[in-house]
Amino acid sequence: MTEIEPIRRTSLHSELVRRLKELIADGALRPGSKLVEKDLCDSFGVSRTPLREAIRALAAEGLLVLTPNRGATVATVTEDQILESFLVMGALEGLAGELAAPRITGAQMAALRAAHAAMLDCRRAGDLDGYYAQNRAIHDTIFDAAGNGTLSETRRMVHRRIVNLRFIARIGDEEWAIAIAEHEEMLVALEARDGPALGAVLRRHLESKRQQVARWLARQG
Amino acid sequence: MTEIEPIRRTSLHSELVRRLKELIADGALRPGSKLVEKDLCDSFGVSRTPLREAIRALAAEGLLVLTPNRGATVATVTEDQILESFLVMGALEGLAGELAAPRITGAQMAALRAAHAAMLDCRRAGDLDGYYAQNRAIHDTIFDAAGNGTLSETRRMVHRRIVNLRFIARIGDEEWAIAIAEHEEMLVALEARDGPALGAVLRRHLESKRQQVARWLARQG
DNA sequence: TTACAGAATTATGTATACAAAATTACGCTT
DNA sequence: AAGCGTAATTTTGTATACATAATTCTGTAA
Repeated sequence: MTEIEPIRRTSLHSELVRRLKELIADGALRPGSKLVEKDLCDSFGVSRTPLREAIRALAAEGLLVLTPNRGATVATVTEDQILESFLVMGALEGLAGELAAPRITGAQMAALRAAHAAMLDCRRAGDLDGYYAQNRAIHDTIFDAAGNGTLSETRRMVHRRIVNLRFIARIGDEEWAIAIAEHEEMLVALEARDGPALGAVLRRHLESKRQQVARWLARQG
Repeated sequence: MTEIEPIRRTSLHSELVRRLKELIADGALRPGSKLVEKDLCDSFGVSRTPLREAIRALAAEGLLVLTPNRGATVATVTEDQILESFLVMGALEGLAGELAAPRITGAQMAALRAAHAAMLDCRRAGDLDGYYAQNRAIHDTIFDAAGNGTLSETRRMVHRRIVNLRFIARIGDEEWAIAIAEHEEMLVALEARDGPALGAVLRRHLESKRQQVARWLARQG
């Protein structure tokens, strides 16, 4: 029996949204750089119509900035906006913690412990990418456990502004130790199913990250 | 000297975004209703190209939902999403309060007191629209005073989901009394420049609103 | 009458064509 | 050579045309 071909029910413009997001996330399209429609059409092999729809969608999401009659540029994020975002993330993660602690399932708890262990391995191995991935998995799981889709979606919007920091951030030994200690506090609060405690730990965790980033930014101007 | 004509530097699609947002906010386009491109083109007097760009932008913002090959519908908000949104709003307003209290200016404080007084007048006059406007002004001022643009923007996104409740919500006497008492607590915390206190009041304020809405929704199913 | 198959119509998705604004190139003047 | 104004080119904005999927209509059979 021949395998069923994966019919493409997706439209060109939504596919373009996906691809452009990747290019921006990977840094292939740098913040501030201009998007020339013709060039992108040629490289993607599509006409301007779906490309422009994709550009408008990304602009509405805040990833691009439109200037009338002058096209789109990749949105830039100022240092102030980064620090602002950490404050907002603190409030969101705090709420996530409060909601997650009484609701987390055994499977989610196990996933969290596994991710934490994997994160420690990554640290020992000096695997920075792996560390970020595991860290991300931990926080994702907490938001999943919170069971509030609006919260998760809101977090995604804000998180996008700070995720690119991974390109420039170097984590010092003591900073790493702090982060791991805070993560272990999270596990304790989760096991105790203590929502307020987990919320407090997460708020503190985000605040210490914010201060780390503030120091990095101050150091390199 | 003839007055300078206001040149329209705005594009059709961004204008369409504005108009469509209005139609959705006013309830002229009901949640769940389908947007037929040709009909909208005829009524706006534009071609499909800019209209579709506007539709894609609104979909990216979450106001519309796209179904492949089947067009756009106005996003529906479930009761769960409304209650979720109040939880997120609580976290955001709490942070706004913490930041605003130490930073608020004299002018902003005066505006707050004026809006509060006007809100009381609206209550006495039974002016529900005025009440909502003043209430909105109070919370806007607090977010302005917080001085965190990311926070304000995040709040706007979440607020959109619950703003349409004003169409269905009837405020009982005791609910009104609670809201006013909480607003007066806010003014006290602001005068004391006590961030944590203002944050706590705002979190409590949003939580009591959430519970009110939960009761309304439960009552009318 | 109801159910269903297939044609006709309508709506959406994409490409192309045309208009207007912005950018670049070029030549002129100083 | 530098500055500036104008023409040529490029790029964006909008309209139209064509292709394909979805819906509606219609006629036939049970």
